[in-house]
Amino acid sequence: MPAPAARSDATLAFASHDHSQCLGDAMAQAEAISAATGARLTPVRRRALELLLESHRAMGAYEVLERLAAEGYGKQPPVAYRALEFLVGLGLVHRINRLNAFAACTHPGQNHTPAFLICRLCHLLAEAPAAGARAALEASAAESGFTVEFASFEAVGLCPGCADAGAAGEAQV
Amino acid sequence: MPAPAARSDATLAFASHDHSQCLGDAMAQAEAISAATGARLTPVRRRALELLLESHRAMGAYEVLERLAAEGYGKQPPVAYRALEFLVGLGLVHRINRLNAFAACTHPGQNHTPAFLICRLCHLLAEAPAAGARAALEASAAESGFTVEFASFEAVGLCPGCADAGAAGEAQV
DNA sequence: GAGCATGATGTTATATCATAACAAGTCAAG
DNA sequence: CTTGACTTGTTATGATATAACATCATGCTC
Repeated sequence: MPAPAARSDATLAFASHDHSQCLGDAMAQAEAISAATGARLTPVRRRALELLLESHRAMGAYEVLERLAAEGYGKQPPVAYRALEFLVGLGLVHRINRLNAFAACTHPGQNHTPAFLICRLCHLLAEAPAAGARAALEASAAESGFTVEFASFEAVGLCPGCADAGAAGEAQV
Repeated sequence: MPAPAARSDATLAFASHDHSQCLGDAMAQAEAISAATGARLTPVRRRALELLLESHRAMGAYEVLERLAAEGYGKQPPVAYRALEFLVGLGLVHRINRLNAFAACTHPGQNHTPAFLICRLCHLLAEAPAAGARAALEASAAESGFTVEFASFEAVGLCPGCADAGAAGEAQV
């Protein structure tokens, strides 16, 4: 059988896992976080989050909008942008600047500085711990007197699956 | 007297320096790199680079376009985007994803993994060495089998000048 | 130096991403 | 059952980016 879902924490995205559990866990966390902060996880917002959780990929706001609209929600951009903004505010979704897109957080609530790993072939996206990178960045910045308040780490490369597949056909590229 | 221009290398952006020399040096490097690679640093391209070098800030493509147009170059977006693309290709300019904007590289040619430090108040932008952060990121990514090919590091915070100025008025925020 | 290939510049048109401003509906608190 | 805060929806517009094509410059070959 495939590896069970709980694989420490990070980057289970690339590993085979029980995705329905992965999704369920994330939704449960989302509920908990919403409840704890008094924020209202309304149907559009909840659905937007579910859409993002359905794949370990980043989705553009208009892609989210399209799907929401297909399910009877509003058809105009602010519908998607507002839901996403709300989710980002709660830390349930991250914005991936490089892609102008959004991805569900795979371990919300945990106090984390995530680095995003984007596979350039299959477009899977995972979060890796970036505490080390953050520390290094802060140290480097401090040398010129700069105080880091927010840092983003985005990497493009190959996920394990695509690296394996590519090893054979490498010459073709 | 103010500190002379050569301040090791990185993040001289925040320090007072002889900017005309800073600019001249960068243009000389750009010439050298272009010549070495056989690339043609044509007037539009050269001018676009100069515009970016005039300040240690990131500029949007349309802002660059506006200035180029004012000087008699083409008035349509591709004019700016193509010049910028060329300069990015040569490593003379960096794209700052977080800002959807472009900034001149302050030390082109050197094999560097830069981190961008963006002051949220004065919008100055500096490059700090990010070799350490990159190593940390690669190590973290490797744990899930991901191979990093390209990484970007973007930090928002306060430059030394704004941090000093802000220390007094902090309570107002 | 005529002809040709390559690449640069410029255009029009369109795609893609994002937000401002306003109207109407929801809902809990008092 | 009203008020106030918030949510959802709309229209309209702004900001960023690229595709596709015409023209012109540059440099190479003969």
